[in-house]
Amino acid sequence: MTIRQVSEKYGISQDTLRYYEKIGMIPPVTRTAGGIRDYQESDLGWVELAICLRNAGMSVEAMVEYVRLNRQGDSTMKARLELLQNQRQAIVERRDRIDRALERLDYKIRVYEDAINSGKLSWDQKHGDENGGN
Amino acid sequence: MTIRQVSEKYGISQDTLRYYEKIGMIPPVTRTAGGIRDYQESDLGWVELAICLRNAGMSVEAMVEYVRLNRQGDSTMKARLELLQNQRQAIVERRDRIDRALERLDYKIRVYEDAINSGKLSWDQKHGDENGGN
DNA sequence: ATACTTCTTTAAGTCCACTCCAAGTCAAGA
DNA sequence: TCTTGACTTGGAGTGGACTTAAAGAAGTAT
Repeated sequence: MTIRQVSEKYGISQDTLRYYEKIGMIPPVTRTAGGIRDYQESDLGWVELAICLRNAGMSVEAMVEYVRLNRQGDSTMKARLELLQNQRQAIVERRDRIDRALERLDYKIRVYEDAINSGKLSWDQKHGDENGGN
Repeated sequence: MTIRQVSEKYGISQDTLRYYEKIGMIPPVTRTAGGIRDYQESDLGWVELAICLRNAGMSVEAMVEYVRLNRQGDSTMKARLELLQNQRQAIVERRDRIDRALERLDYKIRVYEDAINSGKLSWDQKHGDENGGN
């Protein structure tokens, strides 16, 4: 698979794919005799993993470290497990913060809907901010 | 409440608090006669809102727009509701991506744990811990 | 063979969200 | 009065993650 096809498949630019490889966020991609990238299934797996974890907010740095450990073989397995567990925790915390923001947002949205539906907005003046009245 | 106290209360730097105000992410903060910031409850409400929504990944730009609309009064209520609804959707999508990444991460973590527990490759770090499992 | 497209590389540029700095003001204490 | 320390401002600097540019080699179509 060419870089163009991979780019289209995952909706990520060719530049970004090359960049991910350059910085070691994915291992070196298989090349043709002429030196052109020819992504194999295993290469695609790494690309997918990178996109998935970046989407969740995992840092490039952590991905690079994971790939580095991975290429050093079985002896780094425990370190890799720990890395993944740490990242997992960070991601769960991020999701919790999102959930709290959603609660707040939903409350505000309800207040706005009520205000608009009930025709009038005597609401603006009096409500303090402690319940999200902004 | 001084900027220092607010900074400590929310774990956010004084610079960031001033920055948020400067770019309009929160409305102008109440000042003393001498021009020093003296955060009132309503100011704190805005700060909290800003932190909460930034935590969820909402852009500074969207917050600025919301604050701008808010200061224009009741006539912008519908626009504000729409803004919040759009942001809500974006945040829900972000959470969904996080959930997908978590699934993937959990799977990988299980695989590592199994590999390590089954004693397959623990030359490096010794585990006394062998269950015959799988 | 010629023209066109797609690929390669390194390096510089961009965008966002802060973060830090320099220079100055203000209020209280020795 | 002088010093200390917290505050003010505008503007420059930083870090992360891309993104674009420049220059050239290789594959494809006519």
